[in-house]
Amino acid sequence: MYGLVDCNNFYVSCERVFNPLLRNKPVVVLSNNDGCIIARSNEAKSLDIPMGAPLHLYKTLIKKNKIFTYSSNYTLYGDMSSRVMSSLNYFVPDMEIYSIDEAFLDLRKFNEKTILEEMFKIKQFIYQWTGIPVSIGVGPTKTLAKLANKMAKKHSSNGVYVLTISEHLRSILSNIQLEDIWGISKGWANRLKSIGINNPLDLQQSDPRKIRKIVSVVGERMVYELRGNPCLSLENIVDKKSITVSRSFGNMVNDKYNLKQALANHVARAAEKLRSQDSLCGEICVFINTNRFRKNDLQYSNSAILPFDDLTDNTNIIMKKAFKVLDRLYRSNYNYKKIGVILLNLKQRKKDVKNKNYVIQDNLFTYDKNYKNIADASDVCMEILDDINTKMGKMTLFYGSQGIVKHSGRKKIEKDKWRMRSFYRSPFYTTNWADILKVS
DNA sequence: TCTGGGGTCCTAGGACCC
DNA sequence: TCTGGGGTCCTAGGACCC
Repeated sequence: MYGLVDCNNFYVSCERVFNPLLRNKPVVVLSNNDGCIIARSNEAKSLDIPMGAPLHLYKTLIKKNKIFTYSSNYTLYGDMSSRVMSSLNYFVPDMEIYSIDEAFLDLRKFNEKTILEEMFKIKQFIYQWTGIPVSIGVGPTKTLAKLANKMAKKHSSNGVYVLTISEHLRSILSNIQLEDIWGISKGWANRLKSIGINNPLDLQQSDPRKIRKIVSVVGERMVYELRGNPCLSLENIVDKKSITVSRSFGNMVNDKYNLKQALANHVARAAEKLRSQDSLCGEICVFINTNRFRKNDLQYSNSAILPFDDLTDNTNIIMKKAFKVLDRLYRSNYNYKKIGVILLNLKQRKKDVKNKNYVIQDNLFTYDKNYKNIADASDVCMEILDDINTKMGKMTLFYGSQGIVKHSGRKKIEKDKWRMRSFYRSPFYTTNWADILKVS
């Protein structure tokens, strides 16, 4: 079973920890420049304030209902997040931090009969230790755990919900919207409806190959996941593959000097993030936009990418390149609302080889040893894979049923069956040997 | 007047290689 | 009716997520 822990109204809950007077009162937290409402307490939600609402449209409502408004404090939220995550980790060692306020749990070692009580205990401890209320959903796959979490928030008195494959699940699936499923947004829901799939139960019952034609392998995976066949596994914490820093301006900016100053700040922060994960970057992208909401203004948005001569994490080098891109993009006849920088093509700094037990040669590693059961072999493979992924950035894994990893020549490998890469395009993509063999 | 910021993954298609 | 087969790498664009 998988679990999904989600902090309730996270940013609002963080503010409440430090100001208990806010409890049971309507509270919202605002985005940069206090432009949008990005978090709402339940009390604010029941006043029909939508997520992402522009503040200026709700000024009257806020005044009338005495809603407390707060500018966002990401340093605080980040700190609270790590407290919640490390508390969780204390109870469940195998977990994936999915976002600032969510984590997936691997609950395979828990007893299914007592899982509800166990989760409830965890929920209580998290609250006791951090002051943050959470909801926990449990299901046979990540997608169903995600759905269970929604149920926990809506229909459970204690904030925990366990979903199993049953008639009950069928009735739930037939009574919710396609958009309630993790990964389905309006666009895909419309496409699915156009072929007669109107609710998640229809989706669960349909031919996966048919779904793939409409919404790619991602949608195909959903079909299996809804049936209780896991296609998505917990992912290890890996380094970011791109780093973005961007801000909207409070006022419109026209002159290059101010744009440059903002860009310099963003670059400095991006470079810090880059170094903090011990990566180097190969390319830089800068983008600028005018205010898209001002329909009467002349609109301009553009971006450009430049490569570095060598991989770098040096702020000065990145800065120079960023200014060069800006020179290319800047047009003096527009008013700008936003500027940002993206560091791309990130590579991990090479680390020393710790595990010498395996040999790497020509993008091929061998670790020659016999195992009695596949689980042991699988564990060792995962360790090696992690190690190699960290050191080399990426790899292709060839494998055979003998438990010996080998590259046996191009023509000898049966298509779509034996090549790791092929699994990437299969709904059952996984890096776990046991899973691979189970499927093939 | 005022409208967030930061990510990931997948596909198709072209260039190129052996 | 016939055309070789199998592959890598890269990119743009379009989805989706919190």
